[in-house]
Amino acid sequence: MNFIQSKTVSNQVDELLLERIREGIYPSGGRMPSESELSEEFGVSRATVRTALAKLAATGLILRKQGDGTYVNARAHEASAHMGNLWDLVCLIEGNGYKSTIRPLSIECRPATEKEALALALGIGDEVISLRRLFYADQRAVILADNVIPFSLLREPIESINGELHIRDIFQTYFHQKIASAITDIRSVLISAEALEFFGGESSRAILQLQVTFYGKNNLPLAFGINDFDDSALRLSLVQAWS
Amino acid sequence: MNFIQSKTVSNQVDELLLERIREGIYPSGGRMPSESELSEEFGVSRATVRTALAKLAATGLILRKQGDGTYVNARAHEASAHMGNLWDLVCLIEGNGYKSTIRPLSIECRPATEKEALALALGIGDEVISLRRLFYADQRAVILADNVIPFSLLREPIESINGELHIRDIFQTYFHQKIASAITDIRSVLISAEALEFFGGESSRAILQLQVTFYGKNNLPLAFGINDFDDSALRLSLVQAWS
DNA sequence: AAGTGGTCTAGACCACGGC
DNA sequence: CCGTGGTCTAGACCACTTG
Repeated sequence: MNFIQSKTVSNQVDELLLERIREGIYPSGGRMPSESELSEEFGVSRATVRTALAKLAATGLILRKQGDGTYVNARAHEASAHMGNLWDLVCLIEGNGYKSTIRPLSIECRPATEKEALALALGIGDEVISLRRLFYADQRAVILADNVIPFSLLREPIESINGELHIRDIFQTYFHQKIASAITDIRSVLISAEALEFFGGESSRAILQLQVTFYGKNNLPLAFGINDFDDSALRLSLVQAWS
Repeated sequence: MNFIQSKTVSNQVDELLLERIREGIYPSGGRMPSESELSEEFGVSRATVRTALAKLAATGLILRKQGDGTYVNARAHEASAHMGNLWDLVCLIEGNGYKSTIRPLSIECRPATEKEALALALGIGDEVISLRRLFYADQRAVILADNVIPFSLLREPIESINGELHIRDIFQTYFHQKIASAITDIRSVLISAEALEFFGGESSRAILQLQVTFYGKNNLPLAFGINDFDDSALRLSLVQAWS
């Protein structure tokens, strides 16, 4: 559930349209009202309607055809992730239709490895906070996440960190930082012994590994994460639509 | 090289800004002129400048900060794929800084497998065109692509198909269809014997597999592709930026 | 020809950040 | 406080698709 109240007019229009699509008032594959009709119905300018429609089109939920109309994309529900949500593990799990829960495995302070130091622009041996967590889809373990953050950024006592929080909230609450951008590398690896313990299944199989680097507003690296992703349990799929 | 002449004003502004960023006139990490300044310089409305900037922001090339300014993202070059380019193998290769070439392996007509029939909404045994191709990054084979298209969609003689073309152009030229949307599934698999022959390297390793389904404007499936992607040779990485 | 989305303008006010 | 980007309006014309 998302309890965030959207304040902008276009966001409200956006959510209303989304609701109508989900409820089937605008049926899947069918044509939606024109921009003029919507702007008249909602009492906003056509430009405002357009920004709302642009958001929906960007996620692939609707298809827009010049000279024809706007259609509800019947295929959109088939995708688990929208563009740019790759870093957001909670979204990935919920996009597959599961309920996500996070189990913290360990939160500790240790020297950075060479790879971590490189990604975080630290010296080798500088202290980092390692946050190891396991993500569940319903009751099944699907992602083993290891996020590493420079200790120097910490603004609250390390003992106070709640490992069940969303990474975005962890940064805001304990580091007083906002994530400005992220780069995700997708790789294929053989399952590690540790991941196998959690995920179960065949002992010599390939799984996905999402290597995410988060950057703050000054373009400084905030965190580096290695996330083992059991793609036999969870689909990683993306939609893309053209105008 | 891209020789497409952009006709819209915002596209021209967009390209001009892109050029200035690449040439270092707007230095990496530095602040760009404000929207008002740009709109005055180019003699266009601020709204037009904004749509151009929005395009750049969507690719993560620039970062926009309310109350502060617009900055050139120093990290953008680190990503190989921009949002939604996952289906475009040529872009992926060139995003890694290589020159891409396509070698057709075979173009043939055969009955659909069960999996293909399901993806393409065909009956089992319906005829499909199988287009097998090998993508090179510089001189190294990196992607083994197998695209399957319903034979009934073909509008030109099968012998005339040029397997070296971009998939978008193949659809336009021989099938008279435009791709409206695509869904890409990313999976991790053990390398197949055939892919190993082309890619070389360790015999028992994991590689990425991109399963792409293309849809036309009527939301009907146009093609289904299985692309084996050697992620030891080519990075698959995505940027995401927030406002 | 009529209607659609795509682009563009010239204004306006608001929310936020830095000074 | 001022300048920034974020949002919004009420028009206008164009390009495209369909009947």
